[in-house]
Amino acid sequence: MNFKAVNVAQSKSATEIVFDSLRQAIIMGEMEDGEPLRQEEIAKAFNTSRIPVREAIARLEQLGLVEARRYKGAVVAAISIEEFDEIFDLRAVVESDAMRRAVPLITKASLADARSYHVSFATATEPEEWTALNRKFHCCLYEAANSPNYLKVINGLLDRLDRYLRAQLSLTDGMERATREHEIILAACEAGDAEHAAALTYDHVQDAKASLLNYLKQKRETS
Amino acid sequence: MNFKAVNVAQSKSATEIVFDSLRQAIIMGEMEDGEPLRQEEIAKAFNTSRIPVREAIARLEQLGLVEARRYKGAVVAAISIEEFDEIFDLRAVVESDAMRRAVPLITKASLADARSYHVSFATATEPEEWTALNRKFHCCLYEAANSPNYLKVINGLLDRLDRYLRAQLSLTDGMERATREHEIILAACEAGDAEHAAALTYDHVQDAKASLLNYLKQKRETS
DNA sequence: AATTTGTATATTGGATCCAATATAAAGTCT
DNA sequence: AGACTTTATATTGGATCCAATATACAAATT
Repeated sequence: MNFKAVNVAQSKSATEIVFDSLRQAIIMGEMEDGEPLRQEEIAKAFNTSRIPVREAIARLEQLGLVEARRYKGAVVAAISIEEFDEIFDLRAVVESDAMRRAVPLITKASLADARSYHVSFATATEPEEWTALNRKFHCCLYEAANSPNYLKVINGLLDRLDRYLRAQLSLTDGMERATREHEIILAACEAGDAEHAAALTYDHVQDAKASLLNYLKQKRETS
Repeated sequence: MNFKAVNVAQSKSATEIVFDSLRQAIIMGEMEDGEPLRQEEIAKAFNTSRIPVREAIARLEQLGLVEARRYKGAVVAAISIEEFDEIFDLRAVVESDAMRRAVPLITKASLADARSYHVSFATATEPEEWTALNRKFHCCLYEAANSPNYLKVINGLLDRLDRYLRAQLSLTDGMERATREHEIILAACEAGDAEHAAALTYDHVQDAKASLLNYLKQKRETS
């Protein structure tokens, strides 16, 4: 025998495929806030029936990425200004503690990975790449903490914020400031200073919040 | 016209009913860890088809209450010792910050409600009531923070821990210690001392963790 | 014309059916 | 007997169909 084995059991179900695609589309901002998710339309696009689509939408609703009302269908969930404030605060608390847990356990290899993502992020020119690289940078550090539940919460919050974060990074000094802050966070990690890294992470998230809220308020006034 | 209007739109779908019931059953420990959720069986019990059951299970999976594998079905998700440790830490961080946010906004009415739950908790004799009253006590305080996302995360974590917390409270000094700690948390809230209330909440969760982990490890050794 | 009423269409919720896979039970061979 | 096939059964995944509801639009009434 001479072939590359593939584990068929891990081939994805229709539900999974639809779920992943829809999640990605929402995260990437390819769907507008409030845009409806028509089951029939989606089913056709994926060449399946509505059943897997419905299951995927049910999952997305649990994650807070869509809102569904009976017999009215699901729409992409928008986030209010007040909620932005709250979600960023939540991120700041959870991510800083994740960092606190991670630093003592972090390996040279992870630090190298983080630095690589950091460089990629700093030099990336396409907004589509920014948030993905940003997330990779942060999460690759958090992962050292071996705390899947922390990560799940963090990723859930990032999923909901992702498309707005992309807008925030697009601001005049968005990428520049983020890169600068990443640099000092990474330095604290390399120095093994968990408390400092945690504090910097907290500030980093709060900085992003202030920047985004400022932008949104300005935008709301002008329009 | 002289009748009491009922909003028909908020009548629950089969999916919702099944979801709520299954969630409750898992939380209350009426289903064993690892026990399979047979779609046909559940559908019959609720006198519906398997479709709503499947959607309900998909939702439960997103919440981490069940684990599903393709063609093998879903089972009640167990939690490892390491995960207990992590989830309690996460609770401690999020709940203490929720308390920090809540104290400055808390009303006399909420404090009265909390004290009422506190008394009910302290005098409750049925283990089935303990965790529900405990949750009501804490969350009624957190609710003052007007932070639905904090609450959703907290409730999600409590959902997964609930049945184990019931075991922990059943320990010789479980209820007694919890009641004592609730008393001083409430006192800090009444005094308007947010930082103290937050610190006490953090310790309260860590206490529960230590107590439960100690119990589980002992149990594991003896069996 | 504005409001209401009735009708047609679109969309979602749920039931039933078939296909794909897993599990258990016989059967077969050494 | 024990290991390996083969077969039967149970269970899940997905497709198709029907029912319930919402939405859009035409007709009617004032």
